[in-house]
Amino acid sequence: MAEELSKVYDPKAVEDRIYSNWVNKGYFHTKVDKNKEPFTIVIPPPNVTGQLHMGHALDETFQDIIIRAKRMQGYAALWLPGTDHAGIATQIKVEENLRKEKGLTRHDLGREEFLKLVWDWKEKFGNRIINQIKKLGCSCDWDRERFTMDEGCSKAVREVFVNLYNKGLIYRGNRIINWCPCCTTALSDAEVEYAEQAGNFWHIKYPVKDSDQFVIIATTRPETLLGDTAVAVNPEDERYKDLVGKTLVLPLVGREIPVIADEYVDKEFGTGCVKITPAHDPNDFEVGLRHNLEQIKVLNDDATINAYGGKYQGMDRYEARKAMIADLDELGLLVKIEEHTHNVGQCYRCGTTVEPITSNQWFVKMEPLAKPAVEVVKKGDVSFIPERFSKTYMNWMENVHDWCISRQLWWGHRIPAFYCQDCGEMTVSKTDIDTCPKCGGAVKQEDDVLDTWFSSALWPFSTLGWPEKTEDLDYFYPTSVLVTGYDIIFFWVARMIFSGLEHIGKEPFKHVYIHGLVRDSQGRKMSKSLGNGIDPLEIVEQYGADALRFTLATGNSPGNDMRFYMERVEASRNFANKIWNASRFVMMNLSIDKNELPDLSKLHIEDKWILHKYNELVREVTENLDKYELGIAVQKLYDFIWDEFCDWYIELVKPRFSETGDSNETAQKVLTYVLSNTLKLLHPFMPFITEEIWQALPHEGESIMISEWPKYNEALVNVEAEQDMTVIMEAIKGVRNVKNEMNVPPSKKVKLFVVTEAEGLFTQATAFLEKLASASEVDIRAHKAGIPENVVSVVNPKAEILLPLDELVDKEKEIERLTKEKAKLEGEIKRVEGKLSNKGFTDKAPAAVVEEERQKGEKYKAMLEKVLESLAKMQ
RNA sequence: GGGCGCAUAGCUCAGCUGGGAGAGCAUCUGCCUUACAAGCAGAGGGUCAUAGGUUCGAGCCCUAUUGUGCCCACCA
Repeated sequence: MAEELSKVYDPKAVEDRIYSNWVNKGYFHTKVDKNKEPFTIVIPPPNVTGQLHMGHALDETFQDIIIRAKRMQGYAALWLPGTDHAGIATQIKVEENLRKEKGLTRHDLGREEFLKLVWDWKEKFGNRIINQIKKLGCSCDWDRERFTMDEGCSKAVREVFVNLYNKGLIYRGNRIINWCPCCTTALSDAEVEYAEQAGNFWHIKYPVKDSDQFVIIATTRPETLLGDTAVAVNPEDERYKDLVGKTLVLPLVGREIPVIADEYVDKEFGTGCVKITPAHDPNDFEVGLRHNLEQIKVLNDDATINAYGGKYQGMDRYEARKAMIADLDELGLLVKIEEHTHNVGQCYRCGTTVEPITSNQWFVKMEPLAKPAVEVVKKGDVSFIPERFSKTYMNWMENVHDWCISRQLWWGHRIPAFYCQDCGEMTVSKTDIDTCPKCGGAVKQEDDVLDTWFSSALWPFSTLGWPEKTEDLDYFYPTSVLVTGYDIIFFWVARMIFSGLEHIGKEPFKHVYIHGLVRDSQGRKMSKSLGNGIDPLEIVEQYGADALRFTLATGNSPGNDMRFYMERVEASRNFANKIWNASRFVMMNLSIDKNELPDLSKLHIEDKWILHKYNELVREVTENLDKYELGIAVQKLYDFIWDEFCDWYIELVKPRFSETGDSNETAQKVLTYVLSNTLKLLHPFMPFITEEIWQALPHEGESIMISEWPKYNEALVNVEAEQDMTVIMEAIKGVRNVKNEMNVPPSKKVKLFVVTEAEGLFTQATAFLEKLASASEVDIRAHKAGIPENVVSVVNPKAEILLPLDELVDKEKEIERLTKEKAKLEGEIKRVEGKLSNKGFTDKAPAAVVEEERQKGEKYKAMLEKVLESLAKMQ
């Protein structure tokens, strides 16, 4: 392979080929295997007709990293994929399309026809996002792909609904809910987003009946006046004591309403008088219940004024507001208009301002479900990464209201409640029924469908076969880790937790890995409206999936947002290329055909060193992955491969390829071993390039992705070699530094004199010094006799290295350099001595830390001595 | 109103259980040294937001402050 390899890595030439090979070989498929420990991830199902964005790419990348590592570590690693029907989102899309193409609404088609259309749409676009995920290299078990509205998931939904209903945990009732006039459906509290908006505070006079008195109320939504059924004051409010019990005449309407006293009213706020509209405000609703007030709904589903509105009937809510204000003003009832910014709830799907409205809806009673869900996190059976999100979760769970689960949509799981057309009996049933069990009359199924998140909440077990008692469920549940963004903790994570506990009796996952958002280079959220989104697929196309994945994994810490910009992608691409070329070089020099550790007794110092470093890397990366510290793990791999393996080790062993025998062969073996195993460690992050190279290297087995994860090996530990190599590397860097600062061309070879006690070490290092510090000859001795006068001195903890540079040395510059070095060393010595003379430190710090400082002190002192000598000679 | 982040090199960010401040990009210098110019060798650049505290020792722990961002609640 070696010779034909191009100088740059071309992802396009390998990714699709490798991916289909993985799929064809069935590597992604995971079965119950009693000899292995299971490790399970269920994918956060993307919207079935959605398109992959950078947020998905991040989420999928993290999951794939985790699952690939676990698979290599010998787990039965299952990553279960699928898609979500995404009720509102999908319905909106299909409706829009219907309007655009045929000018029709869903009502023109009727429920059945429309649903057919949505299913067609799903068939057409359902695979798009799946294929996009595949482009990222994700190792999902595609044989197990699920959809929230497939037969099994639907069955689970029905089972859960009926069970909860029978336990009294689902009920139907007339409550205040959030209504989106644009999507014409109820929403749960979680689906409402609040945004600050500039508005007004209108002060309006309500006349007292049969009197010239009046009260002034202040409101931000004057149009709801039409539905007022009382005005409330605080019972402690002296100003209005006499008013309580009196009757007011509602302006514009003429209806009579009472003045009531209720604790809810804040004396200090506004005028202290509050109009009460039980049908259109959650607080008023409560007040209404306490005082037995009538609920008057004044809005239609599309937020136009209904028949209660008299002359305002048919007007849009804001139109009516305007008209009513004008009329009130004309009547002299408008006292003043104050500017007032307040939070307005908006639909999370379409952005329309939602209306609180009383409505007959279905709810899940949350309190009994929330309790165990709180406990399980408190106990630590479910833990959040990072920890702080458990607080977010807890806070929500402890204060959660009942969950409105009915939606006035067509796309979704239809609520399995059947109403008898004759006797009115309602039957909730796991299977469809035609006749009323009570009277035998014809029944009609509930029109409403369930909140999309109702089925998502069951995802960790509905996808494993529940409600059937399957082997899969038994083996793979609870899942191991859930990977998702902090933006859907409430929507999804929380609801999965209480659902899993309620229906399976076990938490749905052990860990929740929370990541942040991917933002643009300026830190803004990527959004369609801003047009600042970066398409992950374009990045894959241009730079390769590995580069994208690497970019997303690097510098990312759990729970924190990250910025995405092209320079980072380029850096990742460069890294891939670096690996490519290093591997190319290794292969060019390879004559062995087996990957095995060489005879350890034949190792050179650099071999020992790189194996030691590699061994450390194995330990650390494995630990970091276990703790889900993906960003740290990938950074270590980057540093090791680029700095230690490429820039040092490869350079160090180059001379050995012109040798014959053991030295050459050992170098080949070490190169192959370290490279091959490092590729394994890197594989979860960059699956394609690692596979491509691994296949070309001597290897055993079919694929890197099912190869064995490297293990820490005591036999490779070699602290002495590591320390010695550090000395040698410092010597090389020192010489390079001097040559650079003295403007000696790197190609110009110099003669080096090494004065050292550690002769053996530098005898070994000679070749390195000659090659890497471009020396012509290295003269090692224990004394300075016979060394030319005009030299530059490089100090090293184990030696002093002298470069005779007669014609090149700038004396002034050299004095400057040495003086700088002297100051630096003196500073260090002062710091160390300060520490060592501190009794508190020597007594209380761990002995190892104290000893370390002591050694440093000695090293710096020795170095300073040499610097002073050189300085003296220069002057 | 309550809660949670963030503030570290010019920019974007790491820094895992407290033990001599790091990376990428950018800048400057010199190199096409046949694995890689998507590269190599060097250099400069940081009172780790501020003020206290704990500790032998603080970027990391505690308290307060400032700036900034997010989430929840919703006083009409």
